[in-house]
Amino acid sequence: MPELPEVETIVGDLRRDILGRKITGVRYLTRSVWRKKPPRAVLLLGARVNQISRRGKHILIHLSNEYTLVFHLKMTGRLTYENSSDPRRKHTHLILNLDKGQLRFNDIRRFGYIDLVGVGKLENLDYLEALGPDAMEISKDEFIRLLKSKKRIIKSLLVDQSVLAGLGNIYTDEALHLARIHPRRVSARLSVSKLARLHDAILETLRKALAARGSSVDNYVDGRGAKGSFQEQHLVYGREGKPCRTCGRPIRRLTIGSRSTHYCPECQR
DNA sequence: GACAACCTGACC
DNA sequence: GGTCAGGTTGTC
Repeated sequence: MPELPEVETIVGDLRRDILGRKITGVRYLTRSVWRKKPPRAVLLLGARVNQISRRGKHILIHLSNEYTLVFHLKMTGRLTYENSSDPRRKHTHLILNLDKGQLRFNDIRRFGYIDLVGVGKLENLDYLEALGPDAMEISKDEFIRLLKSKKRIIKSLLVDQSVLAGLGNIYTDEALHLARIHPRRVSARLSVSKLARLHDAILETLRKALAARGSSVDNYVDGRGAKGSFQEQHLVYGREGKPCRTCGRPIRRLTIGSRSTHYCPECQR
């Protein structure tokens, strides 16, 4: 399930592989993955990839004709650069032929979506406008002010993209363990020093995950189809019953806001 | 502020 | 055959 480090890894890979490439053909294999109607092919054909960026968990591919392709991978989406001769996987929904190779969007569960956004429309796109500050870019002061202003269970708050963009279930659990904060604590009631520690923990977790090219716990792969390795370093996520790497007591799992939450009852208070 | 819905595959 | 996985939207 791609969160900020996975999306950032894919963006980096695509920058290496498709920057400057020209779209020479489009194949719409599943029309319903488009957020709106699939665009007329003429809006894509002949355009070159000018720039690739990330907003929260969204991947933006900026084209030379000033249109932008927006992808959200949700849980099982993959966006990969492949050779035209590579066998097509099941659940491939879009293939863009490039002057060299192909960009393919694949998504088993079809929760993800693709959007094509016209000139100047990017800035007032509802689902991008709704995003809070980026988890990687927010300053410590701004972070503390933000969390102090909300009276919510910290776990639920951190996965809320309208509050802070980029964290999902994995990195929220990981960062809370690193900061030694119990996932049920209420944001506004945390001390300034604890919130400062949480800000540090989020940055450190994301930085390490990025260095390991993301967590492949489910079916996440990078822009070239390779798995990440951060799952091997997880402190709590997916480690229920296993010993805490700090104190040795078993990691526990509970449900907060209908999502499974992993934590150490000894280390996190 | 909780929870069903969207989907498929893995697992029991 | 039933449950679970969880990002986001939509509904209450």
